[in-house]
Amino acid sequence: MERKYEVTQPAGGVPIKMWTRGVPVEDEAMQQLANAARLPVVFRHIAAMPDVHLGIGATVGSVIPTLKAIIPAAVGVDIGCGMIACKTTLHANDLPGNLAPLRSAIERAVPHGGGPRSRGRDPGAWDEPPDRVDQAWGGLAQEFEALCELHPRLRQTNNRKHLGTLGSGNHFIEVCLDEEGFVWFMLHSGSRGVGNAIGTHFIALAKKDAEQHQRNLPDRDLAYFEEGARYFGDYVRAVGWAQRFAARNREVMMANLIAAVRKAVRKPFDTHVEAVNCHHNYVQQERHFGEDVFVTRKGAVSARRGEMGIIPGSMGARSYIVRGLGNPESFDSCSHGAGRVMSRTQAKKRFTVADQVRATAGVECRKDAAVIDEIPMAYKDIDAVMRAQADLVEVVHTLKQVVCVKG
DNA sequence: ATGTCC
Repeated sequence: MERKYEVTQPAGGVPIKMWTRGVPVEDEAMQQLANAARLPVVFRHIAAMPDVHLGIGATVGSVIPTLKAIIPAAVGVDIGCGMIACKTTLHANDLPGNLAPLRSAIERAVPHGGGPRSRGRDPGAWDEPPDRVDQAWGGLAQEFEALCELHPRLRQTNNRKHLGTLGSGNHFIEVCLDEEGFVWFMLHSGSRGVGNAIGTHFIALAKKDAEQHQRNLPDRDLAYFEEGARYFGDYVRAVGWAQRFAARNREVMMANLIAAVRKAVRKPFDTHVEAVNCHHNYVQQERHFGEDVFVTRKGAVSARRGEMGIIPGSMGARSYIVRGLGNPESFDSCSHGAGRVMSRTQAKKRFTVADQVRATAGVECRKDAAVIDEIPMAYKDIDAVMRAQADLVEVVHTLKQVVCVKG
């Protein structure tokens, strides 16, 4: 296949390989990529996915490999954020004509949302976690206690009561139909408050460490721990734990969601084993070009040859179940979505509730003023995004949502 | 995205 990426090389930095043919890239995002490319710990090159856009410290939609070092702010605070999807034996015509009760059943089964507590109750957490949650927490508790002994402030987080809960912002649950009319469940969530606390804590420590070493950084948010530094090992452990919490969180929600749909839909059904559970905001050790490196995917998905992944479109747009092509130049990665073309504030200014009603026709979901920032027109064209990464992934299934629950 | 001693 022809080469699909373009290369730019900032002065004093490694090359940036960009899979962005035919999609817009902001100047600020280019500047941010150049900052990361100038770090002395970056390995070989940086890969920018077609959904690349401005983030904090590092651009969302980028893959940053580092040698004997790790950048906590590049991973960010939503550690382990990602997607899970599961195909079922249900068909479109097995679903009820009115999907509103199905949406309510899902909303009752999975705590979601947040913001101001109503009557002292947090709708985004369990009052008392059900057995399935406590079993899952059992597999995480011991390592978490060990982390708390090293970093006692982590003990103050809401952890056990947040396992199996969705969160807010762009976290969502969907019931979708694939190209053959089969029903899928899909959801987007991360490591909730505890992952946020881990991220925040170590980002602050990395900044302090950079000040003590008087490192000359292109951006303070690109502070890194070098292997052997005081908190390097603690961060590797903590970020790994938060990623496991996030993956477990998605599994628990999927199980509770399936149980809720079984009660709401009369026809019995099975779920396929081919469930996909992938992070798109994480760091892990991998081998590339003959070296052991830390690969940070900030808004990017692992796409090794044959590996399954999920690329969700926005509310009202299609989503894709993909299979990786294992392109080494992308460090075996692909995009994590469509990517925004305007900020949430801009979207709320530009579009109306009527626009949102039109854009989400046929989807059982909220359509009020509070969700206008998720309108499909605030995102890049997902078809252009998929074309730009045709050498990174192939499409296996195309999903269109019929129910969407927003966090 | 999160949880509120900003």
